[in-house]
Amino acid sequence: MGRSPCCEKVGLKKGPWTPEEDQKLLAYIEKHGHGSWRALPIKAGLQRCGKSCRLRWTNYLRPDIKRGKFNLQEEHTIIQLHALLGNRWSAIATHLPKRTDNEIKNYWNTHLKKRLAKMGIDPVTHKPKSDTLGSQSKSAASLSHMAQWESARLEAEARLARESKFRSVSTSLHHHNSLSLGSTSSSSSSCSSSATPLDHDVLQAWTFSGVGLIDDNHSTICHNMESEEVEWKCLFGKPRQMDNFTSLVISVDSSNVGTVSSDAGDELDIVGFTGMLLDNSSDNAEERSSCAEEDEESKRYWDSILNLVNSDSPSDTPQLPPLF
DNA sequence: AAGATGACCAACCGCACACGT
DNA sequence: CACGTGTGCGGTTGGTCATCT
Repeated sequence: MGRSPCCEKVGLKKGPWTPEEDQKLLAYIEKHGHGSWRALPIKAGLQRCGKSCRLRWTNYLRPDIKRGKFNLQEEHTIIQLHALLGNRWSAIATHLPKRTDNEIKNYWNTHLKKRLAKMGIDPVTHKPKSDTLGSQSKSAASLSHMAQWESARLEAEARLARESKFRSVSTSLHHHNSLSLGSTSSSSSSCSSSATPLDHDVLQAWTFSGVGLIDDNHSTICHNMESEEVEWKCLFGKPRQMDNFTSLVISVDSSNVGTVSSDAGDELDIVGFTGMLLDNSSDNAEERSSCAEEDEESKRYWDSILNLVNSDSPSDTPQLPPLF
């Protein structure tokens, strides 16, 4: 529509905000509310565009912003939600109520992404990078799941959009209706109740095809590489304390499949990754038995995610509000 | 000591969408 | 329905500071 830039007017200031400007903006919003952002700068006596004011307010001046280092729980939440939602920073931010999308985005780009990369996990797909090699048979099997995945994704998109609209109307429900993946009352949806929890199939569909941080078998691992927090944890299902680990090796060769080993010689069960790394379309009876066990484990895993995402205990700790 | 490099993060930019007319 | 406006969002930039050489 050929819309003109909001800051095209000469004379409008750009760049870092001064304490005086902050004070003006703060004082005006406290007194009048922000109202129309475009009109605000003139009323508040600021030589800024409305957009700049809005950004300054939402990312910095808002009183309900928690600043400073992200704790481990917050990091885990970000990683989990990024695995589910991708770069939907605003959606992720709704589950970290005191953090801004910009802050989360910055933290992801400067810390978490690098950490995952160091671990050999693609920060985009949340899969081991080696999975791109030798996974052709797996990818063939994957195709049959793509429709399921896409269906779940589209459903979630639609619901996100609806809830976004809803949030704009009802701020009181802000933290309980923002993220949506599963059920919906949409006519196009197969699910009819907004109160219906997400089921395993949908979650698996979501994590399938590279969207999930974790695969079918529970083993999501996060390593805080920073020296002051040498702590390893599995994000779901199998919490472990792994002090003094300094690096992580994901074993991908057939003789050592299913383990993650540290240079300290410890090993972790990581059948989850191997499920992705190997073609598991075996007709071997033993392996089928193994698959049954994995299915059970998988179910427990998804239950853990469902517990997480359906948790409704709002607090400073970033518990995920109900999603569905 | 000084320049190079990297990390961090606030802020900007442009696009997309919702909504009112 | 078309158009204009306001706002939200995600990607990117650029300034500042710390560390390295």
